[in-house]
Amino acid sequence: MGKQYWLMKSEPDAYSWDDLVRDGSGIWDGVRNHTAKQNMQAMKVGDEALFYHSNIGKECVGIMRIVETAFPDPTADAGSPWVVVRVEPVRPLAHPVSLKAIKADPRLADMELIRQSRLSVAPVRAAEWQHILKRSEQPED
DNA sequence: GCCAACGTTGGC
DNA sequence: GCCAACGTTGGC
Repeated sequence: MGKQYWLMKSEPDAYSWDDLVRDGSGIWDGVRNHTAKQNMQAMKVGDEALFYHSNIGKECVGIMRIVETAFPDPTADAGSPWVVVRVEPVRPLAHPVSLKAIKADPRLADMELIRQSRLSVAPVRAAEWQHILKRSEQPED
């Protein structure tokens, strides 16, 4: 299987894109949902993910690369099933792509982000990925 | 095994 | 601040 694409949410007041850029790399910890966990376990080195700011901003702001596959979440109790992956920033989007714009775009409205709004780690189809990147080339409205 | 109650996420 | 969606817990 070739490269796969993902979307990962973080509340920017807890951990933002700028925090990840500052750190150079980070582990995606704190995920406590089984579907999200399974998605992280399916990630391969080289897969790419959108960094989405939930709650504040509600927009995709950057592209990350998976640099280490799933391993136990050090913030979880020993023996728990929770995992993390390690990510690195690739580049910021020239212009953020907002949830509003995604919902309004028929080519994006079927994204997992929309279909299952509470899922914090979700797959993104290749066509959706390409379309979001294209949209990020120019500002909204 | 069902389901009501409760907690959390996240958009509005 | 509210609420919809969804997950978890615990009584039965």
